Amino acid sequence: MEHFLIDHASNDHLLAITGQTIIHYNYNQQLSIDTNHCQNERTTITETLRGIKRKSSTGSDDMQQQHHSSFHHHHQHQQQHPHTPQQSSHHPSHHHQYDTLTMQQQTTTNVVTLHPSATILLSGPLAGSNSSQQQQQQTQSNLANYYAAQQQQQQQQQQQQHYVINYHHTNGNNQYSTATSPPTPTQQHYPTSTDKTSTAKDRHKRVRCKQCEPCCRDDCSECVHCKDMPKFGGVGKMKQCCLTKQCIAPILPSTASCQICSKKKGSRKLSQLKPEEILYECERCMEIHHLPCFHVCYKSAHPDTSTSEGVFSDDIPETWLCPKCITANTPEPPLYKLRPIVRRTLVTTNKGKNGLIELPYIDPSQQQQQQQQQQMNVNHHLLQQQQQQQQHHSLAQPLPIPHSELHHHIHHGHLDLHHIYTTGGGNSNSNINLGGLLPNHNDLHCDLYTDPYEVMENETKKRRLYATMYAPNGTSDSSGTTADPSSSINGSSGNNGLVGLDDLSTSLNDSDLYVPQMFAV
DNA sequence: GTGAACGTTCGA
DNA sequence: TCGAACGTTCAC
Ligand SMILES: [Zn+2]
Ligand SMILES: [Zn+2]
Ligand SMILES: [Zn+2]
Ligand SMILES: [Zn+2]
Repeated sequence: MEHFLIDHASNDHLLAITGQTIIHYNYNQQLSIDTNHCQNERTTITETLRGIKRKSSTGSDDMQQQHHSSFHHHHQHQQQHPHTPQQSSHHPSHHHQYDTLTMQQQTTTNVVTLHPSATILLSGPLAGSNSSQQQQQQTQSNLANYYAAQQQQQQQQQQQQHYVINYHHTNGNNQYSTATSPPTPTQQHYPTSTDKTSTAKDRHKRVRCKQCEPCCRDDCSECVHCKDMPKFGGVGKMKQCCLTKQCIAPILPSTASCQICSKKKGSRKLSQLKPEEILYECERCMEIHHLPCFHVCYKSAHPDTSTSEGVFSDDIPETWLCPKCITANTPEPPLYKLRPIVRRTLVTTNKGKNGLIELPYIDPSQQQQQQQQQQMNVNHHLLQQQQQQQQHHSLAQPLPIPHSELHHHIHHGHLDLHHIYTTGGGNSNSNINLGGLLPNHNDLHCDLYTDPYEVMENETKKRRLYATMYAPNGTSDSSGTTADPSSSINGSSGNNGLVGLDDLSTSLNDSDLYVPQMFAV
């Protein structure tokens, strides 16, 4: 805990001196003191979030109905209180950790409340590489489109309970249209011969993080996907990654861009981004936004609402459940309809499904032999093919971290190094069912890799800090309600909002810092 | 350009 | 419902 505090303090400083984009949000964590919020709406939201919170793994057959997405525990309504005992756990350590959370960390939640404010600058890193007026106009234009779409959407929403927005790229302009039939919210828009408006442009929404433990493994050479690979003598028809090295924290590709300001994510690592620069993809509507950008649009579409609430995912980086989908009560799609890589993560992290099986743990000493064997396999095929190019382009050099620490982080995420859970009969994989098909010597031991959890935790700290930072004087919402977003697009009114460094450090407490998330998103 | 692999389709 | 197949996208 102290450790976090120290870390946090240093992050505070970094954040405080960025000073580029001033976004006076209140990322208010105390829902109960939100006086402006309509009571009915609050109930709805609370109900929704109640379903979103980390589910109990003790549930049996109704798992289908439960939410696989592990969004972080929501701050419960007041009448419901701390004795939500055994939230979820196959691991005693995690169990303990979660209880701690429940008992002490009432404010530890991924629910983020966005409060409008008079000063929202898009002129920082969010407005594009060079913040010319032209670009600002472009941004405003986008906002207008977005706004119109939102209006349309709202009307549509009144007519039918569920709605979904298909998002198209057309010559760089944003087009929204309401779907006539409401399929699953996460259904991708896949280009067909009859649909020329949507290229396959935005299909590759997730790529491997290259930092998590599976990402740092070598190909096992024995799973069906490996066997299909040309380098192992296969023909390369399947074109899937090795089953043992499937990423558990897939990230947005560097080409992902905000649907509002169109700025790309770029190649910087997540840990290098300022909170307001992080893109978030809604797991329901699949839209990708910066939080500030989203906020502006949301405010435009809902002028009467003073706040909006989103929920960050614990498990998948750069993922949240956006306020739109929360208030619209967008139904959660069944697990099998999720993108394979997302589904895989949720399942692997023990969030997704019932009927989990435990993959065997193999002694590290055996693994060495197996790795050698594996290497020999590779060499063998290489010789066979008379190809002498070196081909193990090593994954980015991982950093060593102490094993104890590693365990610590892993346990945050319900994952034990030696036990990876996956479904027994499930649809857990894009191309194949893991059950029984993995080679039984999974290389689950990895000494050298950059711990993604640490990175993610840092991100969380930043975000939470960011949130706290823009809570003027600790009071929640009054500042924002009369704000006009459009007027706030330019100019840095030296407004209240910003908390000084000293205030900041004192305004934080343990509960602000300790975010037992596997991935901060 | 090249290798990797994601998301979707479609046949069994 | 599952998973082989493959066009396309992504990182380098
Ligand atoms: Zn493999
Ligand atoms: Zn990974
Ligand atoms: Zn943006
Ligand atoms: Zn959404």
